[in-house]
Amino acid sequence: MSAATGQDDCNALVKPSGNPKFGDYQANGIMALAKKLNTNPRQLAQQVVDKLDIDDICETPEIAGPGFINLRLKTNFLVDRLLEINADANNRLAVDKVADAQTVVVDFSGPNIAKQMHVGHLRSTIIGDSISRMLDFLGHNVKRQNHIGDWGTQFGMLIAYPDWRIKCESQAPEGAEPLIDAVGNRCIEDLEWLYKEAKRVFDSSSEFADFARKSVTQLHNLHPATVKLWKNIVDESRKHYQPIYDRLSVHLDKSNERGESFYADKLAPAVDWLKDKGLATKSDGAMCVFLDGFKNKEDQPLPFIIQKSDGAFLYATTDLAAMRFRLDELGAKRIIYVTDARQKLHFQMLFGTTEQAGWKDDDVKLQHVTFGTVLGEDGKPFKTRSGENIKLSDLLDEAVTRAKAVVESKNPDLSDAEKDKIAKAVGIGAIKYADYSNNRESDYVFSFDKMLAMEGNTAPYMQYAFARIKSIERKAADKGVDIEKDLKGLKKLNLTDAAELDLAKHILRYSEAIESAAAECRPNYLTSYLYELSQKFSTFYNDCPVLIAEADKRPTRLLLCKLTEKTIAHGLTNLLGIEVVEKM
RNA sequence: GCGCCUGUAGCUCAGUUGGAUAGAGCAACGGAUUUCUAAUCCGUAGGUCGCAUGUUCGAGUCAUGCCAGGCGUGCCA
Repeated sequence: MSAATGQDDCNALVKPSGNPKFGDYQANGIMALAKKLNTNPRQLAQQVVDKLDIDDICETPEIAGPGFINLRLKTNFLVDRLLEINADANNRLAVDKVADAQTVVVDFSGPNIAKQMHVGHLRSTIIGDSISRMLDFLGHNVKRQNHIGDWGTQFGMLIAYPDWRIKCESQAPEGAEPLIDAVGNRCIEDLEWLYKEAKRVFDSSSEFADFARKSVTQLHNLHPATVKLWKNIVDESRKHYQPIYDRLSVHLDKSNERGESFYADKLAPAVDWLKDKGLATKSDGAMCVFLDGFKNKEDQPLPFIIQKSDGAFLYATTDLAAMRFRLDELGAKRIIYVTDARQKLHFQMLFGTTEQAGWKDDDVKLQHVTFGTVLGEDGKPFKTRSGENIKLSDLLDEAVTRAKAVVESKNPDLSDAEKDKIAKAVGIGAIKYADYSNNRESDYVFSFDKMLAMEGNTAPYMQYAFARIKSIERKAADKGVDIEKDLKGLKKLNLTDAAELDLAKHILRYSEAIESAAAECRPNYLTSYLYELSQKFSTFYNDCPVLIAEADKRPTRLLLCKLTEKTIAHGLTNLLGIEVVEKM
């Protein structure tokens, strides 16, 4: 376009065609440029087409409608690309690494110590994981940060409660057990019980509330006995959430933990820095940063509170300290926060303060990746009947149990071990996929029935496509087919059937899916791609027999199977952390 | 009050810096299995893209106003 017009600022806007009759790709950019140059778009399109040198890729471009340029890929081009992927020892599936690799911090999951992970943690945990996986695959230097809640106000009451109970032992209810010695050996359910008890008392007794606050101070001053108790509780909690990460195939472990406690000694310096700069001022006793454009109900400036009137720090402080650490120590060029949409205002203020403070260079991108709420069938936030949060472990258990029942009915002859493996992959995959496949910004209704229906756009549909390919591979030997031999060093293909061409073209579009999903942190772009791939494969599978195909057709079809298999496996397992299975 | 998000087929949802006749799945209806897994495939039907005005060659997409729901809005995270 530049060559045809002499303009350097033009964008061809080449996109996949909305309708197959317009070819494979269409250039939408001509009309806008023609308008800018005040010229006839169809004539301009012709001029651009005359300058185009893409004979090796496409058939002769067609000009259509008001000035679209329609492009149809040459079969030879498709063949060359497929063979290239087949020969690629690195298994990149035609996805290039980015030229400008960046250090990207991804902050996600963030469970609270001493509380079981519940359905509210699901989205941050798995969306963050998938974003990390995609960016990593594209060649970025990804630093996963699990900002666990281990140091806040609520943590004080947890530590304080046993002591306080002993003080008040005379008022203790009948049968209450002494807690202080036992806490270190508690399992997560007891810790959670302890947490709830402490919270209840905290809310009803100002005396205990004061006591709990002192306890936080003791912890923050690194009082040895208090710290010891704290460590026990943190370790105990990790024993709970690590297995959940493992079950979800989420790549988080102790090495990614940088909880609130990690920033403990960086809080005061951050506040001091802002005070010294004159950005932070006292208002109603609290240390606040006031930013332009933020108003409260009374149309007064809305504060970003960085230190409470009692001198204690809060989550804004921790986030500011973490921000500096990530920028200065981790060298982040992009920081992605994966939290629910309700925290939007907080992050706007955090980013604004960071901006004002001059902590970040202009080329550093701060991004709040939000998501909606998981709802129950009643359209309200997903809770148990008694109003409690639904535990993630219970949710996973139920999904696996339900999936097991389906496996039993569909495929009763498999061994128990196989059934369990499939149930695990299908059940947990279904939960994750249902989440990923929604636009993350919408709320969605959690429904086991829908996600495990195994029809339509669900994980099992893709797992099934994968299993069918594996089945073909298992049967090959019986039919006298040596797949290795057919595919190794394959030099030419025989691509003719509509289903073959359709599938081939889609396989080659994997990189488009990953790049758009990663650019906008939208895993649903990837799930859509994988679903379409599986659909096209199923059509192909129906129309085009593989093992009994003519000798000149068979390698082509085997290759399409192999590449579909690799792409599904890569997309599901490597990028979404959903297992595939050989049989189902 | 102000701010943000959401509103697309009966239901659940896609829809990529504005592109051609708005797409899937479920549910409904009709068909396909002597052939590699029918957890599949093919087809039919189903729409005032919340409402209105505007911007333009072109609007589900952008702007403005309105309606409905959700969330947020000074010491929780």
